[in-house]
Amino acid sequence: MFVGQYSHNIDSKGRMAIPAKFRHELKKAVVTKGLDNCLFLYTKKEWDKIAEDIATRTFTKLNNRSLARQMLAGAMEVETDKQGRIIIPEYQRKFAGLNKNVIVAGLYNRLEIWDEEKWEKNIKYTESNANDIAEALENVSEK
Amino acid sequence: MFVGQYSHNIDSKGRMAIPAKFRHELKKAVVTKGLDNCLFLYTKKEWDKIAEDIATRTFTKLNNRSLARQMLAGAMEVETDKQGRIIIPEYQRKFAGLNKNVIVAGLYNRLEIWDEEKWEKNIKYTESNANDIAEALENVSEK
DNA sequence: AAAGCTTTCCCCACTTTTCCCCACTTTTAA
DNA sequence: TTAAAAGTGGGGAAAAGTGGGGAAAGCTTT
Repeated sequence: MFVGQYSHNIDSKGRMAIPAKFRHELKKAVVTKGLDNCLFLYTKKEWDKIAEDIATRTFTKLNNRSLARQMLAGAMEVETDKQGRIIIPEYQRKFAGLNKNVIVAGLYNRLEIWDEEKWEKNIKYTESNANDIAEALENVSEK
Repeated sequence: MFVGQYSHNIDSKGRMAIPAKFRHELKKAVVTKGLDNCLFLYTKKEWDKIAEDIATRTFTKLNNRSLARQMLAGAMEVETDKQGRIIIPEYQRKFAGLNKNVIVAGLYNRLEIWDEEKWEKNIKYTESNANDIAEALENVSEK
């Protein structure tokens, strides 16, 4: 399971190193458009569950089609090269506003890939509002 | 299974390259008029299931008849040439408003072929309400 | 039935992108 | 302080994508 945060670079060819700690689990992975303008990266196995669920909904409903276009067409299967890097396709970099400096964050069953600036802002916001946010949460520990 | 999106061109002869990743599954395929003004492309095998499903709906409902006319009568079997391209017939290009720049999107059991501009608009609209995604992800993890 | 025209298909050639490999720098660990 | 591992960058070969010429096939017209 993934925790922690790492500061990495995307090079001119769209390549980004996976933190060495996570590589053995991520030889095959899937990157998708996530929430809050970042990318989600799942293990192939984890993602198959999500994809299966979305793909088996009927295409006769517009909501289902939109969801599928976002999550399935928005995804990309990736493999690490010999140096432990993946290639993030142009359309995903654009979506997440990724430049050179990115943050790779572990969120247990997924990694998140953020533009560094966006990450800073988001973190600052969260830190300054932590109490309010916590207050609004449901009881985490009581489950 | 098909995932991801690709930006390709249709040339003056109506030819369009199938993304290399998908070719081995698509030597024989079926293209048909889809929903939201794009084309659907299925493997022959998958198409048989879809066609069966559409054909066996009662024809006493207008909606069913309409769908059948669009998707069954609108279909065309295609094969890839040596360069991995298919020919998209004129009536389908017209239906989907395809010009030179098209998006080929993988949606698990089908590809969608979009005019690039239409795709951009559609995606932007969908991205603006991410609620569906959040909800979908939530439901998956609870299973 | 032949000639003329269009359409389809096969092949080749060029350009762009991707992928593989090596090498250098920085960080971590012994 | 040295060695190993992690991260980064780039060159070159291979693959993918694109465009067009010309033969073959199919129609139409005379």
